[in-house]
Amino acid sequence: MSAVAPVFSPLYLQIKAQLTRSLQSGQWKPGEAIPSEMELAVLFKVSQGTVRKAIDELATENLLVRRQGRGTFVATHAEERTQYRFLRLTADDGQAHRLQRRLLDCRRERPVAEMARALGMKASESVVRVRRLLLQLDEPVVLDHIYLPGLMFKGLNAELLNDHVGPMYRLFESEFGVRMIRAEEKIRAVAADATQAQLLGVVVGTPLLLVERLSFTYGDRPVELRRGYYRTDQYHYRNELM
Amino acid sequence: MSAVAPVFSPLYLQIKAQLTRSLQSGQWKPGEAIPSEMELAVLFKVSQGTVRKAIDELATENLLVRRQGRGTFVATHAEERTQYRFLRLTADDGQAHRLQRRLLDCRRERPVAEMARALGMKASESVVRVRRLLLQLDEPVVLDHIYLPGLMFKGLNAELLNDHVGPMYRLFESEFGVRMIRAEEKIRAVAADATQAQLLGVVVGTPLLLVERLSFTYGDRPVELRRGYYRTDQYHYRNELM
DNA sequence: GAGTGGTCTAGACCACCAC
DNA sequence: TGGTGGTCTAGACCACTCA
Repeated sequence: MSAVAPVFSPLYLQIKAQLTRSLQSGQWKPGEAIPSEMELAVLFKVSQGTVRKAIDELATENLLVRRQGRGTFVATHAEERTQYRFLRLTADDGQAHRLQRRLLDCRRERPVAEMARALGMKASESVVRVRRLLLQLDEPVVLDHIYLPGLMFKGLNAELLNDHVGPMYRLFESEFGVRMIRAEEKIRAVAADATQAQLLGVVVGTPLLLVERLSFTYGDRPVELRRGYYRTDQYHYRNELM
Repeated sequence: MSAVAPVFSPLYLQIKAQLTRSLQSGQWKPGEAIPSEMELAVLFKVSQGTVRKAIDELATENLLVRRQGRGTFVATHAEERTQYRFLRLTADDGQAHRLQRRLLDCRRERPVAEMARALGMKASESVVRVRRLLLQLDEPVVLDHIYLPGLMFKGLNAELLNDHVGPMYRLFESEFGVRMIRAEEKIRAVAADATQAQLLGVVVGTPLLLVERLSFTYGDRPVELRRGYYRTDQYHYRNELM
């Protein structure tokens, strides 16, 4: 009789969506604790187990971090543990050296159509283009070209980037309120051109990994396009298939 | 007073371990249903919820597949859904064509020390080496070198490989009782040598992705080493970072 | 309709952490 | 010692599948 098919959505998914909205709105900031499971249960008028299931999923998606005995916290790129969470490059000998960062330049430019589309920008909006090197023991390993929507990253410049210590995603989080949640990468093998070869200290034509990364913030909104050229003579991109 | 620190292990993890042993021993075969949650709860003398949590984890690890209303089944590579689960290569235009397989050769040889170690073999045991191409629309895309422990894959030969339809991992499952659970990949950019160039239809020196995959079966036992040379002129390796 | 997995509850107790 | 997340239980009802 009923004309409308009822959309079945479990309670815990509705609560998960509500929690996601709170994160997205900035009600709870990266690093802060969210209310306890019991408090949320009372607030949403459900049992603790239902809240728990919602939080469980957000924790496996790396939006929240649970700490037994202390509480549940909004995930952040500021912690040692989660630094370089998105960088899959590893030394062949397994050693985990610290990476140095060297800024090359930072400027604003017109986006090409394809990039504007990928980032969900109007063609009239400018993009910030950052170029930088990652080095290990003073040897260049990665050349990054980073593209960001100009309006969202108003005020981003070379000075800010140089003064900041720690990963770039931490700067984005603290200065611009943009937190990277997940990313998609497309990987290809390419030959180094003259510029890339010079910056990475290899001969022209050397095979490089080209890693094109599109990063998303809350609500699956794309906010960064990054082209990384990786040397793989003493390093490799590691991946786990499950 | 007690001299021994008690090792705390939640019930559901003990049950998960027990279920894993049953899978490993072949008590339940790929594609078959395992007992229902209630039956297992009675068997292990715990509540249904505890069994559920153990099965939940095995399902997220792709060892089991839950189907509402039907039961819980042992995962298999035989299904359409899970074919090429480990192949991350995608056409740039997003089209999902069917891949053709072309066997090049299959022979037994002495493993080099490094390979014997990776596969956990004695140096005296031989390895089976399979070379094959993957093609899309008659154009070569991937050149695979596949190395398998000789004793585990006794009887594997070119005829068997040629007669078999479907993915290789399905053959391994049905003929040799070896099911691939997960894999680790190391990815590099290399220049095509003469042989690779000829087989893949590119000029010598063309940058190729070298994807070195180590696959594991139950109990984290390595059982396959695979070196794949991927063309990435019209394809890319896709990855999701979370 | 019988049987399966999926959701939800209410309450108990345990492990861990900070004060 | 009190509060947090982590485990476990027993039971209810819902959604889905298949005979």
